[in-house]
Amino acid sequence: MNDPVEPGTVRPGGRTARVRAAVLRAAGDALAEGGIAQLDLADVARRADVGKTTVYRRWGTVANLVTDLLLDMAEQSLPRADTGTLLGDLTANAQLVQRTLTDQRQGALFKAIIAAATGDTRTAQALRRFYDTRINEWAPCVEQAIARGELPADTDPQEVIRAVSAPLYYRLLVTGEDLDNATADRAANAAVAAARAGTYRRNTTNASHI
Amino acid sequence: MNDPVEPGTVRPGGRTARVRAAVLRAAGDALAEGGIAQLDLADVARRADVGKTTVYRRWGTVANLVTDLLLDMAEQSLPRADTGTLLGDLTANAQLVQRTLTDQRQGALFKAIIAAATGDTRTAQALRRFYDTRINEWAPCVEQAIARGELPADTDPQEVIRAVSAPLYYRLLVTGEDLDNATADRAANAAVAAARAGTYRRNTTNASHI
DNA sequence: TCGCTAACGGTACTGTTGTCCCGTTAGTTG
DNA sequence: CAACTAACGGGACAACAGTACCGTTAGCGA
Repeated sequence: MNDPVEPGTVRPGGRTARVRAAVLRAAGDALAEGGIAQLDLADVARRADVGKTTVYRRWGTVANLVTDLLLDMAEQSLPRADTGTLLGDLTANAQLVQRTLTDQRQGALFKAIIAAATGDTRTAQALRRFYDTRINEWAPCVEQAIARGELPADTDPQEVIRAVSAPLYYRLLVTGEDLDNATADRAANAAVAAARAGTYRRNTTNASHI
Repeated sequence: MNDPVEPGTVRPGGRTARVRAAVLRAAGDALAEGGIAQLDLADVARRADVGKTTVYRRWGTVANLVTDLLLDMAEQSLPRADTGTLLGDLTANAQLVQRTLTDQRQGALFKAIIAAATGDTRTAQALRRFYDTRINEWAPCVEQAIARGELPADTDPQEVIRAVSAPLYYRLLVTGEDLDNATADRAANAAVAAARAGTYRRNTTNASHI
């Protein structure tokens, strides 16, 4: 009748917290090295120097583990830029994303996590929440640009920020081309050009024009 | 010394071909239903009504099977549009991609394949080749637009086509938002606006301007 | 600082994935 | 159409991921 409480929720401090940290760290390492395909919980337990049973009891499946890892990653947030122009801010954003995805460990980790989200609904939700947070942190750049008169008033800020990331993730996941600085700059430039043309306005059907 | 020839290469006709077709079809079904995580070769063999041993001998790993599936998918090609304007052509392209990714089976299949490519180099190469083909089929739309004077002469056609797909795949894989017609139209509009602004020019460092 | 019990960890067990071996079926060549 | 052998298929086997059980450690409240 009374459902057994999730392990780790009643005494979340001390050892429990240490175990979680060690396991999440090990899971990140394993994911970065071999991707989801090669991830198994027994291996994570070995890497984390933790009992196999513990990992199976607290997380149970690869999907749950990755979901928890995402929750953990969502905690750390990176501050947005404020350069005074939309192009400056979006370029800063694009370069931040580019550096992250280019980084040996981080890039592989993101790839693996996105792949994992592909096959599990709850992981996909966690991934969405993660990016919602990130995108909302940067949305003020666009709002300021609107206030400055750089963009139409009914521009959707989040959509502009997403437009910056899209080509970078597309390269990372689909075409596999090099992710260099030029790519990042192009992504920012494209987003600005499209936003100025009114592509991301909320209420109108998009009118194309010269 | 003489390396044993890959099975299926000496007598590719008749039964061998039938087995390959059945296995690839079953693999596609399984991928569309459960994603890579749930794909195992024994199950594919069962679905295809083929000996388990055969699948393990000819493909051996999930990655190899997905790679072969991609090669098979690359065979079928879809003709590009020719509406007379860049925006018309790119909108047609965006809607084609949108319909494909929205389709129950196809969408899940693409997700799964991209996830698989995440963890295996050879699969990633096959995926890249697949999209190179697709993109090159549509590049003439941009070349015509250049010839018409709609775009700067040194615009990179492939980059424009990729710019159309990027936001659609980004939604599919990362943010998980709805992929509707409006999204497709917006993707095409954004690509046109950015291309007109000179974002995809080859030789210049991008100059941003009003 | 003491006691209660949440949470951990070792070990024995089970089920399933993937391998090996060898007999059978059916392309392919002359 | 007959011989040769590539490729398939079944069943027995091995390795390891995941489960169950139970004793041990240590967080937390009084």
